[in-house]
Amino acid sequence: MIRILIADDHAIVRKGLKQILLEQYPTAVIVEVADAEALLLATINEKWDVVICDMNMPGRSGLDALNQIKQSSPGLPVLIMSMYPEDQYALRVLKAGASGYLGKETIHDDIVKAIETVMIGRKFITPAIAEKLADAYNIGAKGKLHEALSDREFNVFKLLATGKSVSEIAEQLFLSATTVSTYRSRIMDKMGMRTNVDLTRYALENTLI
Amino acid sequence: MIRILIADDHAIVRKGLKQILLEQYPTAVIVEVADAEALLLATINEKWDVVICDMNMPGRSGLDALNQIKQSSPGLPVLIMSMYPEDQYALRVLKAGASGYLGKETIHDDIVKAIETVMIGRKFITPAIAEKLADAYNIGAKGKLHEALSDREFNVFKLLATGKSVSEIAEQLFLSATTVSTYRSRIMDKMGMRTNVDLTRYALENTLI
DNA sequence: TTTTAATGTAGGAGTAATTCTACATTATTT
DNA sequence: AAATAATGTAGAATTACTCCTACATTAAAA
Repeated sequence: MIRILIADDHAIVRKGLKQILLEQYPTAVIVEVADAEALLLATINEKWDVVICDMNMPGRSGLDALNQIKQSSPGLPVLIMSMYPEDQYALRVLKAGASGYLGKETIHDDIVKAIETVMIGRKFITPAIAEKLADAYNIGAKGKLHEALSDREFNVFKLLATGKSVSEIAEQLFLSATTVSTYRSRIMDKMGMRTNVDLTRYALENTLI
Repeated sequence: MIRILIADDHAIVRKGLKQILLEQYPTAVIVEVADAEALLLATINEKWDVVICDMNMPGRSGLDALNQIKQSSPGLPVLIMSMYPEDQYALRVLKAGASGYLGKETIHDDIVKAIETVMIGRKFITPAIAEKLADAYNIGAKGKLHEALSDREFNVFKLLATGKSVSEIAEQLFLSATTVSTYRSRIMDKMGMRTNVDLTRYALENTLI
């Protein structure tokens, strides 16, 4: 009998998900929790086959919860779902030890397959994420994302993250604008990001600025 | 027999909501649509007691849809729900003619009461929103910075703040890039800001995104 | 110690974004 | 009701930015 734990702060999402799961696994034991605290407690005190956890919960985020679960129950498969299709999250999430990442568009279609996959100890990777992964592979495996940056790049990264434009930075560092633009490309490449806003969020989250 | 129309792009949310509604109204006719176009068609071609519509649908937003519904079917009660607790939406939404606004936290608890209320032609206002309304009434213009923005501007503001480029936004909203750029200028002007990163930080601090 | 990869640096060509201007429509004020 | 301001929309011209390419110089790997 499959035991599934669902963590999401929206009752509505929990219900919908449970409904989908019960259609597939009529005999499954499906328990819902609404926040990260309850989730951690449940993973510590009870035994589960798989945890399905939303990224965006109030207080501790899904990522935090994931990290803690991986410490206390390293073998427990955790699927992270997110209302956002921002697959850049996917990499963070997988790096943090999740068994899969489900974007909002695909939850409905992928969830069953995802569960089958992670229950046999494998990771559930969509093609889109696989590509991301491949790209990030040559840089990815070590510490924090920004640690792959060179000094110059990190410098430019911080200036970009605080809202300086390419040409302002060029002026400030006595460089050509195209040079700065090149650094920017390399930064984006290394960090797997696309826009300056991504940099800002990252920098804010990691208190780099 | 109650006829309820649900519009939301996430199948999971539609399922959850339908489930909740069927528990309360076992005989109700509940139809789901997944996007704004289908929603408009359904409101034009069929008769409903109440429409429950998500704000954040791809393409035309819930607000747009609401405006159009109010033109073609002025008397039809529309409840707007949003995954975000951004109650500043509530004011816009009510001004646009919605019968109620359901924040993510309260959907589950309020939906039934909300339906009862709007079906007798009254508006469903939660205490939190009532307070917002009161505030907006006497203080008016000198509230938060972003409240000076028009609907369109606010929309673009959020897209910019989440890292969308001008041309991406133009494409998404079916506008010329210069138009979006104009909105951007006006936003910067009204909010006294200079860069997109300023917008992002503001939006993050005020949990608008 | 070669060979390979990473870094710091730009130019040219092509895109994207901004600015300034303009002009209908609505809203607001007077 | 008339006058004024705000809003939604874009074009032309200018400016900023990106992408691709390139090339010394260093650092790392074989």
